[in-house]
Amino acid sequence: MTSPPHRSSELANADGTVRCRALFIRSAGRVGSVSDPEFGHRTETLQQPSPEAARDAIARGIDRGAIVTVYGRCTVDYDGRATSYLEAGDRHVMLKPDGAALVHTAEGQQPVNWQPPGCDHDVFCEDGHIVIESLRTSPDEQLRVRFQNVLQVSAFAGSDETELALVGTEADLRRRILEEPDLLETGFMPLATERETPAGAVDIYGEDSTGRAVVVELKRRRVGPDAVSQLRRYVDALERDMHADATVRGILVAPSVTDRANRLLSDHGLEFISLEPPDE
Amino acid sequence: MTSPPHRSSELANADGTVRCRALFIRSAGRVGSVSDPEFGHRTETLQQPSPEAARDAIARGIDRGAIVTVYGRCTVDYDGRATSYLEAGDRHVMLKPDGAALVHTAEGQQPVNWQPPGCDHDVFCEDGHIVIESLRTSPDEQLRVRFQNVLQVSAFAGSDETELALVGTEADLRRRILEEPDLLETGFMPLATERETPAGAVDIYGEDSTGRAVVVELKRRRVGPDAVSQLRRYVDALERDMHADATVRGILVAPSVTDRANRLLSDHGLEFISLEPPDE
DNA sequence: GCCTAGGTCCCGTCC
DNA sequence: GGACGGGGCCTAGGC
Repeated sequence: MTSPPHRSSELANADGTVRCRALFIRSAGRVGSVSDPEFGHRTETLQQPSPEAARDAIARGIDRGAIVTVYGRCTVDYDGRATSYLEAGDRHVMLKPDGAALVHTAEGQQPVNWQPPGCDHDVFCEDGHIVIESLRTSPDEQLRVRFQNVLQVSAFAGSDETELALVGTEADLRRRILEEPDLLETGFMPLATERETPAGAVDIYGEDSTGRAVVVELKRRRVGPDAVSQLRRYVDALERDMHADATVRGILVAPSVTDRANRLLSDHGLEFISLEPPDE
Repeated sequence: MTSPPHRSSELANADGTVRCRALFIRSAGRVGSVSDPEFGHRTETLQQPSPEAARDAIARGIDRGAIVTVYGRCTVDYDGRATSYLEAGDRHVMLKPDGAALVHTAEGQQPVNWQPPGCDHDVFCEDGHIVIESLRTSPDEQLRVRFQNVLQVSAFAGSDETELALVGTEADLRRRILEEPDLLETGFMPLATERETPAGAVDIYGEDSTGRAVVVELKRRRVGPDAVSQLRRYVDALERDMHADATVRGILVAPSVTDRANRLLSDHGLEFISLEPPDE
């Protein structure tokens, strides 16, 4: 990857930490830095920085593996799987050390623009304005944020070793049925999970009390037509794999179904059992 | 909604702006505030604030309709459609004025925890620690972030009047076909978009050069088995609605299909045409 | 409010 | 790398 010489990420790569800090102190904007006896500088923040000071702070934060945030008035260009443009407005940009980029407006849970993890972040000055570029390949995608004003730049270093403990997923529902198969129906015997068929992997494969093959499709929440079609594909594939006279039961397990899904179930001779994932 | 008297959102509601600013100046942490001749205070930032100062700054930011961000070491509890817990780690929390909440770690495009727009944010001190709660009803969901350390609090006020201009969506692909139906096949005549069937709305409904009914399902990207099943549901529903001898053609339009999807298409007598949304 | 389907979906998993 | 399906999916559009 080649960059013009004015791009600060190269400068920052060449700079040692000491000189970076010197640059930081010399910055024109009001600055703040929070140190910690154990971890050193954890956060660095500039307010109303000059473009050059902002560029250096952003590049330094990226190089240090920090979460970098930039708030200010900017335009956003995206080109990749689709193409988008966003006129100037005040937005919050976050660059993560794993290569993800997020552009948030004041509205919505979702970012208005983004880049998934794996991108290379680059920051430089162009015509006196800060430009942040996040690039990736396969697919080729480019996100470019051009700031008219940078009101604040922050870099947050920290540690986070833990993982989310989540309960109430489809896997929990499966566990519940495997531990107590009679919840599904008396005499049901699970034989395999994720059993492969030509149509894909079946959530639970088993037999009912009469020995008939049963395909179980699990959903953690109320389902619509798509889940019924999914179950149908598995049942069709398994019946095609067995002798001509064999029939396979298909059971959808979910808290509830929509009307249309219920009709589809009847049309295709599939069954429904109401079950939810456990609370804890 | 009732809150214990120590919750600062009530205090902040009762406080006038002047007294808020006084609190802000008196805060123990290093502070920064960027003003603008036109908009007044646009950003306010505290570093290493005391719990009380952080609480007041967060509550003030929420009340002002700002984007509020908090960085520090925290645990996260979620309870609603599922249940989750996250042990202590350094994370970036964003509260939006529309009621959305986001908890971001250093990894991933997705927040580790969140709350959709429409929530009520609340902040208070408990045992000397900052707690942020975002609540909503229907469904009942609660997000609780408890900070061990708050390294920085920021509030960003701004304006953003513009909307994203996005090209390359399914709607663009539809437009392309409606403008030049021969792209699909010579003589194809679109008659309706979003035509309702008992199975749902069909992307494009039309007739081929021989007068046969055609259902077109559009996808902006490479598709798998689900899109084929979707098309199949529409074709089935339309055939059921027509006289017994009528047959309906189903055409999937997408850049490409997977092998399994291709097999499904053949099995069900459906067709595929390779087309992409326009670049611009 | 529910239903239905799109999304630059993201994300993990398994091939 | 592609494929397939889950997700606390979110979000928009209808009804």
